[in-house]
Amino acid sequence: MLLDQRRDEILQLIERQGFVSLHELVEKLGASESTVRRDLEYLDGIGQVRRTRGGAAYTGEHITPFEERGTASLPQKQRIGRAVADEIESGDTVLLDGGTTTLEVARCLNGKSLQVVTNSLPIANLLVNQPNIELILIGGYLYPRTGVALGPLAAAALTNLRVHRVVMSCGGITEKGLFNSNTLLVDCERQMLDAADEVWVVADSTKFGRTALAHLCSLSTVTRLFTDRGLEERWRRTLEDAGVPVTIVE
Amino acid sequence: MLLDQRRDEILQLIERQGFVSLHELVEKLGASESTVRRDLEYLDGIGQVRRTRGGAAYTGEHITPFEERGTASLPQKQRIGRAVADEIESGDTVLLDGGTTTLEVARCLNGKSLQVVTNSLPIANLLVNQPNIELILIGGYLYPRTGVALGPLAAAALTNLRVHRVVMSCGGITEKGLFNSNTLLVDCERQMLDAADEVWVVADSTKFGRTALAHLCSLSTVTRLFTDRGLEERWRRTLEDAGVPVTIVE
DNA sequence: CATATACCGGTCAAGTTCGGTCAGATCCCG
DNA sequence: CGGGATCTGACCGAACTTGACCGGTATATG
Repeated sequence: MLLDQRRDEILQLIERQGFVSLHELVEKLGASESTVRRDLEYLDGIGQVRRTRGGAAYTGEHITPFEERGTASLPQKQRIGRAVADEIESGDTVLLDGGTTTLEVARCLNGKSLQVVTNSLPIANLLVNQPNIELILIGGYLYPRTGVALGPLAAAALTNLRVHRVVMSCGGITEKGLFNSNTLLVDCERQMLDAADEVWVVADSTKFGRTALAHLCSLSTVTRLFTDRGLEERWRRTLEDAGVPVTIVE
Repeated sequence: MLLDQRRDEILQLIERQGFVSLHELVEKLGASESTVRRDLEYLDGIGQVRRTRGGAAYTGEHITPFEERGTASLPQKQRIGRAVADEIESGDTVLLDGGTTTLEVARCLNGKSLQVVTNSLPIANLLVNQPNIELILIGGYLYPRTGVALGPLAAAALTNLRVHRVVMSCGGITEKGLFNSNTLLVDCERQMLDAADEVWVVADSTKFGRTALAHLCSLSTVTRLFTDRGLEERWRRTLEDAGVPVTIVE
């Protein structure tokens, strides 16, 4: 296994579980103790995990590195993306948050006449040459890997904009609302919420019941939510009680 | 197998899997290790993949193929880019204008520790995953084809920034100064000039004697100029008279 | 409190991977 | 057909990564 690949896997495990023991990592990764130790040392050095005796813990300060591309949730994301795009009509003004699901939304927008605002570099790359799409890019400090613009510059740019709807992604959802793992990101996303009349949330079913470091907003802020068939009944009812219209794709 | 075809296949594999090891590529493509290594080096250079030890990883999105190959004076631009990058030292704060020559500058910045500010999407793509480069993106209305951010949002973002030097490109130069073909672009570039202590201009020799719709600034604004050997003597003298130090590459 | 166990950081040799160089092959253009 | 540019595969020394080992230290246990 490649070095970076292994470290990404470590991050994912830690983000999912909050804590992993050294032995658990050795077993799951098939690497030696020394190697895992070195990886943790490195990841601790750049602030992505916090080392503890016998393992490592979550710090909350990292946006999930490029998602589990190979995993099963990609098809769901694609279907969600298609469903959201289908509901967006020509002439609309849409703000697209960063994230793999919103990227799938962007993929399905070709052909429509739209104003699109985004702080995501990958999305901007995708849409910059679409003839009928007027693209406004939110600038700021560019977060490596995920390529989203954050920080005061991004916040300032957003205060001058007003859009019809925002398509928002998140790291986790519970009855408390939406969560993301990075505080800078959440700050920026709050501005996005303020800038939009309607708040659409895209979240595949694996996001439910998961929290992360930073609370973004409560469910009452959400105008509409898109997810897949995997949504558990209890979460469907939670959303219903909160008055959030849910669209379940496929 | 053709070169472009092979590189395309590499991109597809990486996009599908997120990671590929070098050996995997060697096997699947039937090319030698050296060749694959060179391909990855190239693809990393233009920001389409991220090289890691033993293989390469997905960066997020793949840019629509550039027109760069077609441009006439590419070798000159590359040499100019290299020369400018060589003069930029670790720790600097640099503002990079959009344009093919400044893109060549960006290509040569790997390894340096810098703060880079840019309004160019291609340059941002190139630098977003450079570990030692802190990248600040200027947002705004994204101009198709060239992928530079313009307009009031860009101008507003620039008023809040201060950089050591700006590396500026232009469409034409005469004794009257610098020209560009787009008034929106020129408005934004004026802000860039204001935001920088030093103004470095990159312009291959074909730019001299050409004007364009919009006048950007006079020669006296320029702190330093980089061009290639093709510079005619009379222009060299014009620059000298205007007090602009000229660096002629190669 | 003494002892056993688990965990730590550092060192080392072996194995990989890297970047640069070189010569041959291929293509292009006059 | 010849000369130049480009691409390719092979090779090599250097740099990096890895797993094993070891002595020391923190934690658990009796």
